[in-house]
Amino acid sequence: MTGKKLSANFYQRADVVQISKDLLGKVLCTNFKGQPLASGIITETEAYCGRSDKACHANNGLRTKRTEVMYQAGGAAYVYLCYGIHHLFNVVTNVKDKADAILIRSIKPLDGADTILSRRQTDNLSPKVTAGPGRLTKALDITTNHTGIDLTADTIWIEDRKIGYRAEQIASSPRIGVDYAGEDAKRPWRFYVKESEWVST
DNA sequence: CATTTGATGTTCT
DNA sequence: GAACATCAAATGC
Repeated sequence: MTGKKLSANFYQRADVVQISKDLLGKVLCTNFKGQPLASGIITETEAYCGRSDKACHANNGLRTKRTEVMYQAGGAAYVYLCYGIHHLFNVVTNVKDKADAILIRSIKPLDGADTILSRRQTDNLSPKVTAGPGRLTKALDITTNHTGIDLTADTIWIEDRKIGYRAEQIASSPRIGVDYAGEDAKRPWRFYVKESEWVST
């Protein structure tokens, strides 16, 4: 039940692609004040690199109010509102002033499944509940209010419960929904668990 | 089944 | 004013 919380030096490594793969099989937990703990196994991620990736909001050193948090040292949360409706949860990685981030696209519910179901207004536990970046944030009640918070603190964090996947269970593909990024859209920086149904389509 | 479309709000031009 | 790291419901086979 208890896992080992990932520490800042996990997030502050330089290779965002490697960290994306390492996150598969880790457990994303939320413990908001007055609410039951909810968690899920990470089954799908995407890497974004701020220095040479047009798909990243902080591409080419672009520094705005929205992307500022990505320039923090690794271990912070970056929550972005997409299409006016969906909150997308990202993990900031690398050291200060290197704007890398990892989008968490999908999880498999672990603790607090009933809480997750009530937030999603359904009683049918299927991949539709938490598979997809906009869905998992709703399931865990993550909003843009949480952007910039410390993932080594006790509100939102990621822990290692030794679930880890083997290399041959992990597949990669181009990222989803970033066709506007030209050549960079083809980078195989989406990683997911092959055998799992808990991934977005 | 597959494909289309409307909802919705923040950011940047 | 356009674009956008999406989802779910509605339509057309």
